[in-house]
Amino acid sequence: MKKITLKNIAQHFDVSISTVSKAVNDSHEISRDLKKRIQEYAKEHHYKPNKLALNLLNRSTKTIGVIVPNILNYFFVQVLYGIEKVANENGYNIISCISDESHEKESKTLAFLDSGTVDGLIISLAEETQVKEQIEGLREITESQIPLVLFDRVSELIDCDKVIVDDFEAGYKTTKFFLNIGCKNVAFVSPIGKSSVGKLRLAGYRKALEEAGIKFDEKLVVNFTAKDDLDLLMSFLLNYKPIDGILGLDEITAVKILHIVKSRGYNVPGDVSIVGFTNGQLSQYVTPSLTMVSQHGKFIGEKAAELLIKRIKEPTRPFETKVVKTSLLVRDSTKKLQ
Amino acid sequence: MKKITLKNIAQHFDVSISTVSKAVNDSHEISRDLKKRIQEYAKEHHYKPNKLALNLLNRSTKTIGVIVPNILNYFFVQVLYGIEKVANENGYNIISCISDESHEKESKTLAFLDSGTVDGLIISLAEETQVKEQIEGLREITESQIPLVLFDRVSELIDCDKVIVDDFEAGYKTTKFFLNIGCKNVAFVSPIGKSSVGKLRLAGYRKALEEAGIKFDEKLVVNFTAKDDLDLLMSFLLNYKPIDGILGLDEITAVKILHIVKSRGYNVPGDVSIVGFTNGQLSQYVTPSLTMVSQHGKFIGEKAAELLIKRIKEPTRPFETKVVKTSLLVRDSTKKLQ
DNA sequence: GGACAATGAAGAAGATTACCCTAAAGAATA
DNA sequence: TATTCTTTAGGGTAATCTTCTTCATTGTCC
Repeated sequence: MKKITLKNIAQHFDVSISTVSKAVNDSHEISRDLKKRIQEYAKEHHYKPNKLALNLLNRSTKTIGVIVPNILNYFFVQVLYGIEKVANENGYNIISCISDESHEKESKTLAFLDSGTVDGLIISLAEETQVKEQIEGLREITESQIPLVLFDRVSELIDCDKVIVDDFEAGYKTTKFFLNIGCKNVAFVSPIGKSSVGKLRLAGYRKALEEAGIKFDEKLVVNFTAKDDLDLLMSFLLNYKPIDGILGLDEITAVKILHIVKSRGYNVPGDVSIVGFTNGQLSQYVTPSLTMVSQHGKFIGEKAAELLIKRIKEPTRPFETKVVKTSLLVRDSTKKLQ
Repeated sequence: MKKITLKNIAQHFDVSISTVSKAVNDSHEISRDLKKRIQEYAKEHHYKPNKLALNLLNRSTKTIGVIVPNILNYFFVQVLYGIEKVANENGYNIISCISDESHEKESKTLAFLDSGTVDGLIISLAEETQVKEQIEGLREITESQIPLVLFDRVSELIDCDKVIVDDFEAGYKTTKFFLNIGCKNVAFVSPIGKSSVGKLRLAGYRKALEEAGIKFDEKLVVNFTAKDDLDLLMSFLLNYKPIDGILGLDEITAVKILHIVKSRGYNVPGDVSIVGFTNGQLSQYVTPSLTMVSQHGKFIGEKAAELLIKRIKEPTRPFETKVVKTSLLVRDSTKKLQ
């Protein structure tokens, strides 16, 4: 059974297309008898108005585009989940795209989603984009007045609604926590050293150290990428000084650090306390369970979707930046407060 | 800057719309001079052909719809990743929807994606749908000739391309593995007792026991849902018989079992061996690391997308069912072979 | 002649394209 | 050389995709 259109039905009843259109939409303008016959025929043949035509007519698709850098990262999955929830409640669907941290792929996706495909966009920037500040694509989006919400990895150079994590404070609070439980040499291990998020957390870390009168030591900051051998870098770190606290900037990093530290014979949290970012399933089930900074991914997703939908409805409202506070979930990988 | 259309440009140059269309598409029919002027003007004003209009014209959207039951499950994220990869390589985008295991939500989504929004669909059924065999929605899809690929949780009642995991054999092989390492009382713990996947694995489990001359004991099969208290159920199980092997049907279940068993003082794998399904990050990093049945999620996603794209190109080819073999990753939660 | 019911025509959304028209240049013929 | 024919460059017309909506147009009845 092929797709059936108004035209087909019109031909079958030898009436005009507009009559059929009115009939299926139950307009009072059409006689009851004809209406009934048309509706029955339409139902029998599974008639459904063609969405593409309606989209064109209404200049709206009821879908929103989402671009995230990495879908295998639990944080982004949580955000996606939150977005989907709110979008769904409001009758929107989501087109989800993965930039794989590549600016090129991000740009291509942006070009695809531009020009009518979606009613709005929710994006967290690829690291490459953030580092090199290659934001022409985004600029075009905002200039075309396409509703846009940035979250987590945002850019100062773009004026739009944003949902960000309180990364500076998170770095600050967490470092103070380390100091409070008695740590003296706290290392900072980051797979996202170049992104705004990583930099802000580092700034918070420095501030906390300064306030405590501890000199910032660059050698305690370990930036690495997927290509680097974390094992080796950690080995240098542990040999450099008697490290007693390590902050890992995402979940998998924290878990890997835990493994490496344990395998070198250190006791966690006896010798070394460890804190990670992103509260996923991993951190709960490793031994010892990890103390984590929760960014409330699902909540961020919900807020981003809410902001976007508000803007779609009301395009001229002033831009808003929502800051979502992190919270520290203390578990067993950190020394207890005395 | 508002959106600009061919019409606007045509008015500006006082030529016809088709002339502009040809000019921006660099047709030889247009004089070099006029073409240049139009192209420059178009570029200046960020002209982009409206995708909605093109979609309507071409009756194709270059997007495929994906419906998965649960996005917080690592297996489905992996599949999604695989689908996205192949789709992207072929110029397709994906609309991803989450059914949350609810038939109602799945149906709504199906209705939305029907009627032109997508060029094809990749679906893993909600448990509810599978159990009650409520497949009218799917039937409409296939009757409308919309290309459809089912994966993992499929239905026998629907004729279409499928990618399935060799669940029966996986259940069988794994159970034999337990017996080989010397386990006598192997329990079977399933959060998806009602789905085809769960049933097939159970059938494989039974067959392996039968072949070994061991009587199947229903009490060793624990089906539970999100509402149940797994802790309690495990407690009954462990008190019932001296259990020395447990098979958990997904990753998080296996990890939870490990925790419960350890917390009750059993040694893993000394007293109890544990095997789980889905090779995600969790199972690698818990202690001891878990022996897992890998379903090759990303691979499944890639195959599903490939099948779908093939069918879009060639709608009349015969339906195909791809069976993806699982593999057992032996780690530290199972006794070593003598 | 006016009121009303039932239907149709036309235009709009935005783009592509097969086909048609015009003028001028070049070729062919007497 | 003059006339006719053919070609082609350059552009326009209109159909097409599908639906909805506004504004006629018909016919009937009082």
